[in-house]
Amino acid sequence: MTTTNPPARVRFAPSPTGFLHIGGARTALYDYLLAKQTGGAFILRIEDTDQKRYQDTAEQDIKDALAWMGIQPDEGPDRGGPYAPYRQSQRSQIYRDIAEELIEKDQAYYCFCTTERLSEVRDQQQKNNQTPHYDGTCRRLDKKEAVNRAASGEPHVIRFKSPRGGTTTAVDALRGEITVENSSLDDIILIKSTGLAVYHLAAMVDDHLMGITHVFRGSEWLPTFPIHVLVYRALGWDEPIWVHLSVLLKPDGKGKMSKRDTELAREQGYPIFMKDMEDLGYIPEAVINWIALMGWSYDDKTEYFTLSDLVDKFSIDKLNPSPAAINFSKLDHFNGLHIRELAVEDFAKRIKPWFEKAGLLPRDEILVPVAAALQKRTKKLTEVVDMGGFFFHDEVGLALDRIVSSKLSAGQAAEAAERILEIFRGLDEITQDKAETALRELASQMGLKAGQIFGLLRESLTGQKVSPPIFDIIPILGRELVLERLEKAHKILSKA
RNA sequence: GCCCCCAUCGUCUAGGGGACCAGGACAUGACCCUUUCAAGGUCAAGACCGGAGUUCGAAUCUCCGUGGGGGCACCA
Repeated sequence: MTTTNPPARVRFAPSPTGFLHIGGARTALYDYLLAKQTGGAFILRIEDTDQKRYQDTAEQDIKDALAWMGIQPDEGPDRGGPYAPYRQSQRSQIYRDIAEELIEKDQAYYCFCTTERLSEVRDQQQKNNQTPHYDGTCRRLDKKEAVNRAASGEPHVIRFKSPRGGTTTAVDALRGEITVENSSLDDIILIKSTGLAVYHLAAMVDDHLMGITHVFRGSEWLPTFPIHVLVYRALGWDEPIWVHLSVLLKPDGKGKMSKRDTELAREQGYPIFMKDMEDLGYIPEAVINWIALMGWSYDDKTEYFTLSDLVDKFSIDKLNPSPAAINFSKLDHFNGLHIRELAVEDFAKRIKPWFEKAGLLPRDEILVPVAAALQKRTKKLTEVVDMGGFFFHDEVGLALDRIVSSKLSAGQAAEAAERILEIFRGLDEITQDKAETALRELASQMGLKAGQIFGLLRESLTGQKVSPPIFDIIPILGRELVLERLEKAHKILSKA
């Protein structure tokens, strides 16, 4: 760690409305990286102020996804922490109090307008080609009277009193100053009629109270950014460093991922949700590497990063403000890259469940050698069964049409099988050293190419057209099994 | 309609006035290696959205256009 920056307190604050997706995971990752790099804290806060969109499985899904990535929060609903609770639904009173404080300071006001009236106003404005906004009716109410009406139980919301004239300038770490006309700012709702706060208040309050130093969030917050800054200033608080991340676009770069795109990707074997990553054969090391590079880069060459590399090298000023299209083939590439970096034993451990899921019994004695044979040629864990299932099958299915071709008749194949058998039987140990020369000789004697002999052998032992190298396979299978499978192949070929 | 953001190969990006007839990666094609498939290696093709300025000099700065994206809820 080369940084001299003070410890950062960075929060990941998802709304539990669905599964954690790539975009959210990226934000969480950046949060984590900055926190760890500075020796600070990575905080999980659940923003569940919207009871309508709330899904009770979402919070767990988010935690599971973070755990899978290996980025556990230092503070959060499960672990607690000095600023608990970390679930906004448990902090309603705090928001309410601060909203009241804003009213006292004349920075907010009660609003008694009904939703019906509001939507009428909006429709009218839209019809007149005006930007929809609150018309300010209740802003003009006498304050004492409004306080009384609210106290007497009349349904109301609390709105922020946006400045009328002038401009507001907010500073984003990636984009610099963003200045807007205050006249374009709406009097947004802070507290709903249910008494619950909305994001615009709750997030600001929590970020301040929890001592958050850096806010990473999606660029969809840019339009309301000035208002958030205004809320901070109205309360007299110091602002955090704001970082608005670029959006992730769908692979063709045309628009952000929609539900339809998500389904489409999934059909093609590509994940949008973190929960699908594992099932589709991706390993967290690769996913993290891939995600980190969408919107961030280190230099003009380095692309391979482990989590701890990233903790070391991450920096805000290398973040890219422009939108990035998701590139799934690059995920595949990184997955292969990280798989190859795994220790064989580790890789073995990770592929075992895949064989089990396929109904096979991966024998532990040969699991590591099998893993070694497979590791170099697998990109996704899903491929492992197709490629190496034959190691654990009782029998191997032989496809005659794959062995017998225009260049190799059934008779030749049968003969070749028999002669390979002879060669192997004469060997107490079938190694590349001892067998390869003999097999090549056999090929030339029969007027065949070496590839044809090896192909036949491969089919006989694996039942597959492609497999790891023959001489990698043989010692793993063992002499006995090799002879057995060859004999069977020979029998079938003789009958054909 | 209004507001905001963004703009380098198909995609992710390096680049922050001369080091750039623009570098890397994925994908693509060819070749090498080779018992298959990979992996690995070599090579190829491929981009500064347009126009004005500023400057001796612009991918880099400014403005205008265009394109793309996002937002305009008692959702986050």
